[in-house]
Amino acid sequence: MSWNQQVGKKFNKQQIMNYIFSKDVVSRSEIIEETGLKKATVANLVTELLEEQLVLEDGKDQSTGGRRSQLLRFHQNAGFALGIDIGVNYLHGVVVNLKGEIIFEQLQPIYTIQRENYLQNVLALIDTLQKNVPISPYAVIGLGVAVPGSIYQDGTIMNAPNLHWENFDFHHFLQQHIDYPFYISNEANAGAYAGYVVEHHKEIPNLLYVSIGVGLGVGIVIDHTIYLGAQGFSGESGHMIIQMNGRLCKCGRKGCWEAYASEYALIREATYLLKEHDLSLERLINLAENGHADVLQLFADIGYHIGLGMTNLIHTFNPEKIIIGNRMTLAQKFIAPSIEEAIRSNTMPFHLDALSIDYSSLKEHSIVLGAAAFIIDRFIQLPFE
Amino acid sequence: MSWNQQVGKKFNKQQIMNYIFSKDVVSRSEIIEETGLKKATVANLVTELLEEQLVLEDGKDQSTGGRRSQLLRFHQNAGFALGIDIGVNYLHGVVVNLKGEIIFEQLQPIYTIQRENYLQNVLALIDTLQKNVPISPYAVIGLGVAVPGSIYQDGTIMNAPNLHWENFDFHHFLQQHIDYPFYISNEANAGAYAGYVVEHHKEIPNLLYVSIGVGLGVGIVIDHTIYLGAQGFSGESGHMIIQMNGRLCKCGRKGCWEAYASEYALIREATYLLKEHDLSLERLINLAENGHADVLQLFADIGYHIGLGMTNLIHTFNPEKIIIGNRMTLAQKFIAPSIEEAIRSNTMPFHLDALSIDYSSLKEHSIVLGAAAFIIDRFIQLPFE
DNA sequence: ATTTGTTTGTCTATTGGATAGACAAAGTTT
DNA sequence: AAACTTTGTCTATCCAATAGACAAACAAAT
Repeated sequence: MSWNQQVGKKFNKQQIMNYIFSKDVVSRSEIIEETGLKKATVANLVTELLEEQLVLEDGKDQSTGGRRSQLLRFHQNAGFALGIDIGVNYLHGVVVNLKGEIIFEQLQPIYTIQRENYLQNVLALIDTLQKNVPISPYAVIGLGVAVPGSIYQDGTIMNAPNLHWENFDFHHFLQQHIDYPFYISNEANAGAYAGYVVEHHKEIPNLLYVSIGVGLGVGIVIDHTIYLGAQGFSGESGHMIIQMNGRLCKCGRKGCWEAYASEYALIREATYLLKEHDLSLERLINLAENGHADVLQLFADIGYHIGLGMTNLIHTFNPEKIIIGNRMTLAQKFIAPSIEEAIRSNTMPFHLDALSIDYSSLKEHSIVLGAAAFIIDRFIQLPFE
Repeated sequence: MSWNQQVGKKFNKQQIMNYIFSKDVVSRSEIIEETGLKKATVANLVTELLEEQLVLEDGKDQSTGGRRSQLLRFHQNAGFALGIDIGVNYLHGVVVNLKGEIIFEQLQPIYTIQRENYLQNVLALIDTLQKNVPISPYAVIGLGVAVPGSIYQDGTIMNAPNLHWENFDFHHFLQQHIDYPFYISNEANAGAYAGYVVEHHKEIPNLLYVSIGVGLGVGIVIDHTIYLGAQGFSGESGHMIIQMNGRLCKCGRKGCWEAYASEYALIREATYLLKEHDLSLERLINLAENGHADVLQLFADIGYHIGLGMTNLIHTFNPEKIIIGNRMTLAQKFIAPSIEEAIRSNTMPFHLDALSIDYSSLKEHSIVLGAAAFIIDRFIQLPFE
């Protein structure tokens, strides 16, 4: 790629766009200060953005001793993205505007993971979502789909263990039914991106999102970008071995982090402990809330192992932010103390100086919003001719 | 940062520069094809590069049916970088040209790690290196120093455990003695960068370098850049726990990878096994070469644990290349089979599809060349006004 | 109400780099 | 020697950024 004036112009326009996007309202003068561009340049590029309906004029600012400036606002309803979270026992869809605000939402239970069947539900959901997109200049700008599994970079699902889907060309499937852009991502990566974009407004360039559900996966944001790895299988840290010859993991190997720190691990141990069948995370939380000592200890154990695996990530990544997300956060109050304890006692202290650990504030919306955020970002990155 | 024509020009010039750098000899027409720029543009920018003595004209190409083209060559001796590897019992310095070829080298044993003393040796080495820089347009372009420890991004050594240096403002120290650019890096990061630049000619954007010496550290290259983490302490994966309540590590915690897979671990186990004092890696290799069964088994054990830790990295990074470097590679033939075995049996097979694992071909030059490579890269990136 | 000063925003001429295409130079092939 | 091909230079043109003049819109002082 080489440079020419068109590329330069696009770049500057993008800068201005990003700045307007990042603020609620801005004046042209603020843009001039921020970007270092000259008055005329900013004026020209803003005019184009106004014509493209990506930006709106919105009242005037207070005077600072002279002419009041025209305020600009990002046109957050210029277009809408669809997001779908393919869960093991639920299907979650949203319509969001360009700021990631939910305009329409549908959450439905799923009773069969049989693929053909499930995909019919997905198509019906897409249809519903489309019908709920408001009239706007750009209408549907695309669809993001998150899948709990390993996705090749070309959108083929290599393996979604809990759905029992394998080697399914999801990209090809969607291409046959949709004529707008779409992107298929891994569930942990979607969660990570939601954390990066929605929770932290793109202000933290490097962060980790630890998705603890039935399985355990990690989404890695490095330098403002999801790190995918060579094939797209990054973040399979659930299969990091923390105990040689340890507990058997679903993957067939022994001692994986996931075998000690996931919902699956929790329920397996609880079944053994309580000699009770059909246990669920919700049921166990209920027991814990009623002060069941064994269950409380079990959560503490799971928490400790979660924290222990996190220390391994901390030593490797020296991150400034880790977000814990997905279903296990429902038990936050029962696992948080032991997670903290495990990290405090197993991490070299200086690693903690720059680190903060959060529980995702987006709760069950993390994944679906992240899936949509990929699409929003792509739209905002290059809607230019 | 905004774009203007100057920035654009610089960018194009850089593109041309990088292309000439990456090839041995190139014609202007090849550059035109590669970059998509027009004849006149390429001609102008190449003229500037010639004037700056970064590029040389070097004979003519074969004719392809018309006028023969003037060939261009990167001026690899336009300037020279110094590189220093601060070892625990050695001090290694090189003068390299802009292609990273060693022009002068000095390797000396170090008998005391007492800091003031050691630093006098470093200054003397710098002096010697400077005196061995050939006369050239740019002369000394800078100094890269690699330290076996955790380095803050500002060049302060937080902790170099095997040197017993702590909280030492190395940046400030060098600044008082040197008036050209310098960069202080962690030893594993330097090794990783050498692998990326020298061994793989910047063609592999993401790779891991596992430095196995007395300790164990990992250098991480992501998207053509060393990943430093929030503070600069990335790659402390030697302290990833692979066995809860396992072997005691020097860091005081239990079950660290380093306690199973480093030279320190090797010697500790060997001492226990052979009841012999003052063992060295070299002595053990010697025993292994003479077929000492227990020692062979010991190397196999170490190898297995090296491989096991590597699977953890593979699951997290899904890398396309891992380079094993530093002193332990001296025992390559005794550890390689069990490393491979550990990886094969503990990694999900699809992760291996895109992965290749090498032993550093640079041997004991890895670190010092990597240290210098940082400087070369910075010089090549922006020698423009 | 008028004047002065300040900030915002537009308009115009200039600058500097990329570009198209003419042209010359240096080859090969017929 | 003529025709063709490729390389490299030169010139006029294009276009986005820019400097700076100018007008518009406002506040505060007179």
